[in-house]
Amino acid sequence: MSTALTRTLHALADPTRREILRMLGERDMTAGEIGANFDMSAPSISHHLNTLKQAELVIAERRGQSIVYSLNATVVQEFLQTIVAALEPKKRARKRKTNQS
Amino acid sequence: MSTALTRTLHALADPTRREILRMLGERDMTAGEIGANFDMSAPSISHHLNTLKQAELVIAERRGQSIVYSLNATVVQEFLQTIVAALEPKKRARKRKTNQS
DNA sequence: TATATAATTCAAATATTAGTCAATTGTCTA
DNA sequence: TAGACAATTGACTAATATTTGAATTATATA
Repeated sequence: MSTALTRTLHALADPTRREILRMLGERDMTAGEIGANFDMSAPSISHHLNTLKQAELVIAERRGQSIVYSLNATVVQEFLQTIVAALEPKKRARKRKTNQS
Repeated sequence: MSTALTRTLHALADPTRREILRMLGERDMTAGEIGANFDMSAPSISHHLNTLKQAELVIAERRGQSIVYSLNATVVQEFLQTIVAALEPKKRARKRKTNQS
């Protein structure tokens, strides 16, 4: 068992998951829409989304066949978001092959 | 090779390493002094210290036979420190609701 | 009801991390 | 220089994390 803080930091310590959070900061998205932005299988994205959900950084809500994800922006988490955003070098290219390096 | 942000968050996503940072927030300490606070082998502590050093969260400086560790407290990192300290439940402090599932 | 679509869960392979013991490096002092 | 001490590095194992293809669940619609 790990603490909430450990889960949160672990969830943030991955570029793919941070990019998902960044995207959700712009608008709510379905799992499929999120996945379309990555060169990665759907199950893999689903696992990343589950990690973010366990860390309570995102909220999932079914809407018809889709599941819509949104930021769970409590004050503290917005705070962390802000810091992460401030430190993360901006990348606006949507053509990404990989974001791992 | 990973980004500085990823290394920093990964380094912070471990309770032992956060506790080391918390201790160094009080005073500089040698590797041996740090290790004395944990029920863990010296090499294990050394590896954790190396992780913190790679993340540039601490600075190591040899002083005689010892190696003295200190926080590398840039503004941003102090900022992170503060947040981590604020979120981390203190050993003796008030009870806090966990969100463990 | 049958089929298609969206997403997850399952099972297994691979990669990464944390921890240990043994060996090594660097320093001090007799 | 030899011996002791502080700490790291290296080799290895066990536990976690990441990723994928296949199977499953849930929903919508003809």
